[in-house]
Amino acid sequence: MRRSSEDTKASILAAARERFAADGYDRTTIRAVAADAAIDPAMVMRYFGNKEKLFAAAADFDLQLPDLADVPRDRIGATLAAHFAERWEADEALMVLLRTGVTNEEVAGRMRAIFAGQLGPLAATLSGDPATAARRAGLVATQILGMALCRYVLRLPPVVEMTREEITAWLGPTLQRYLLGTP
Amino acid sequence: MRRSSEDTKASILAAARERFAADGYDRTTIRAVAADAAIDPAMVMRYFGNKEKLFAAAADFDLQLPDLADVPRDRIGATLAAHFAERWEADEALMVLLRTGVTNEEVAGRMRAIFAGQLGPLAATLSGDPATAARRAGLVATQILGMALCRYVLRLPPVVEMTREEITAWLGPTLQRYLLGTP
DNA sequence: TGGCTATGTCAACAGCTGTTGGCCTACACT
DNA sequence: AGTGTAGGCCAACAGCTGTTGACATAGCCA
Repeated sequence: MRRSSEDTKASILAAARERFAADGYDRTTIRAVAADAAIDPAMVMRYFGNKEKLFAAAADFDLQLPDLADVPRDRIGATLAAHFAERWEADEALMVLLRTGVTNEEVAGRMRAIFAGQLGPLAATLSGDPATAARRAGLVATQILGMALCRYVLRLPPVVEMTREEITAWLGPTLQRYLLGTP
Repeated sequence: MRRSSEDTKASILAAARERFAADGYDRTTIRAVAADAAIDPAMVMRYFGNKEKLFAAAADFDLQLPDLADVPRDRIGATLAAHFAERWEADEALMVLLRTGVTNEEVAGRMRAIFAGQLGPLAATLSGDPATAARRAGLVATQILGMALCRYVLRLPPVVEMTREEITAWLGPTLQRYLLGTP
């Protein structure tokens, strides 16, 4: 019984996500992905065309921002912090983006689009001031991505040891001020 | 008139720093560094042994934290924020570390050592509480590195457009709270 | 049963990489 | 002038990479 085309494609994609997340774009080889998926490298090419397209398929990503309409205004920072503390660990997509966006300009562009497109509108809605909304979103991004970088990529011990509750407690007020407060 | 050994070594090192900062470890080739330094690749090997040692020589780094003894206690966050806003642009060493530490475990280890060794003691001195000092230093690192990541590597437009004064104004209170405040 | 197609394998390619050893040459010293 | 040496170049190596095209086989349809 042979695997169906879709099954193979899915297992290649799963292997690719793991490799890209763990090793970044350059160190990830088609041969390694194929070996992980127990398949010939040529299959990867047949199904995804080339390495770039494989990466594009593996790096599909959504911040999955929660609906903040019902959240009390003074709890928004904490809610967001808690959301991201979970979101980072939900799947490997963010790790893929972070590891590759640092050395790959195209991926960096994708991250710009994600944060501008998803965080920007949120900041605009919340602050009510379109002029500063983009900057507020950018500041949130610096703290969110900085935490992800230190905790999951660089693995700074004191940051790794924090619980999700502690992260929420410390970053909540920061995000709150960036979104709704003043310097 | 031939160049002296030291001159050549220095120009190789300068070229290496630029390449590592711009392209990261993997994409930086000995051949490219050699071409930038207008020298044969074999010279790079002769002077630095191998690629890893060349990198080690290029990535020598110091946070150059300012002396905070004379700074009013409530101005410490702002002083630090201002220091880093300048420090990031002073040379390429941080960019080298950031671009490579993300995919190279050894470099990640070096960054852990830098932040634990330089930021840790500072937090311990300031907060006076050794138990939470490491965590406070870690939190500072998340915000500092997150800003560097978004501004210089990912180049998120709203973050790039901020002036150093604006960065100081927004990040100052964050660092102040991480170092001396409570969640 | 015969054949067609989807699924998969194999071997090879051209290019780039880090690295090496042999060779050259300008200069300083005797 | 002769010679040793430091500084530099060249050509080649072995290994890995993305990618390709020819070939094999299992299962479905006529």
